[in-house]
Amino acid sequence: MITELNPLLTYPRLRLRTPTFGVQFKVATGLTIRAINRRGKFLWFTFDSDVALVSHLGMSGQYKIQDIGAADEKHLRVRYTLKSGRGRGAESELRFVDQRTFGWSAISELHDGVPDLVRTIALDIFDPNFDLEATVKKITKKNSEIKRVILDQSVMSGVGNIYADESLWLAKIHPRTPAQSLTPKKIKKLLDSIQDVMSQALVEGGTSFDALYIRVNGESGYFDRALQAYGRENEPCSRCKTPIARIAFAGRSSHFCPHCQPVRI
DNA sequence: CATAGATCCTGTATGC
DNA sequence: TGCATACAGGATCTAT
Repeated sequence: MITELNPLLTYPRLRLRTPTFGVQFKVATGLTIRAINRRGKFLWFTFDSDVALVSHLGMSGQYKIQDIGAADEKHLRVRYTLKSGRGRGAESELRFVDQRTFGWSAISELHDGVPDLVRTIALDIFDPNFDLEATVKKITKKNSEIKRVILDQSVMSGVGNIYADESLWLAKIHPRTPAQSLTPKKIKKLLDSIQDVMSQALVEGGTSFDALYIRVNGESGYFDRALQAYGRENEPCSRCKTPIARIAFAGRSSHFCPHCQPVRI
């Protein structure tokens, strides 16, 4: 049970997302957490209430359970006091820590079990209700390049820049290929690759491309050792030895093998 | 409506 | 050595 919430009001990004931040969070005070849900990179806590506590980790956000009175993390953003159902006092703290401050939290109304803030986010590929055929159809209708499309969280959620590059490499598709030029079969291959890449990344504990991106226990994820394209500019492709190329694209870096992933329009 | 670019931020790496 | 600049990332906002 959350018995007390002490949001740090000096965090402008949280205020940006929720102008009435302090007032909003009092809504959740004293509520019992019933479930923690996820869709793509969004997560939310549900209670016996018609609102949810929604959060996004951004790039560097973490939720940590700490003992009461443990030293504050340098980038502590929100502190929640937790109490078990039958306990008398506060037993621990739930803390939202975020260095890059792209993460956020907010109270959002639930409709049909989905918070308003998550309504525009498509299901992710691991969702039991993920509709493969519908997603393929959606992708073929996009008048944009394939990498932009798979990063579009309203088409399918959960894929970020690193796993987009890795999946495109695995499926042998150039990131700038027009989505409309891909056959349904090829798109299915790409979705399969996304599932493979992300499953493996989960096993390895994610990607720690520098010391800032670590797991809550302080350890690095090991998936960076399995990366085939991302961050490997000028290094040989493991399939054909052609140097991996990097292009600036959609405000991001895209890494790909010019030989295995030819441009075809 | 659909799409593309700018934008928020901070720690790290690079260049002069 | 110190300083300035570039860069990384996700999703929203704004412009077209």
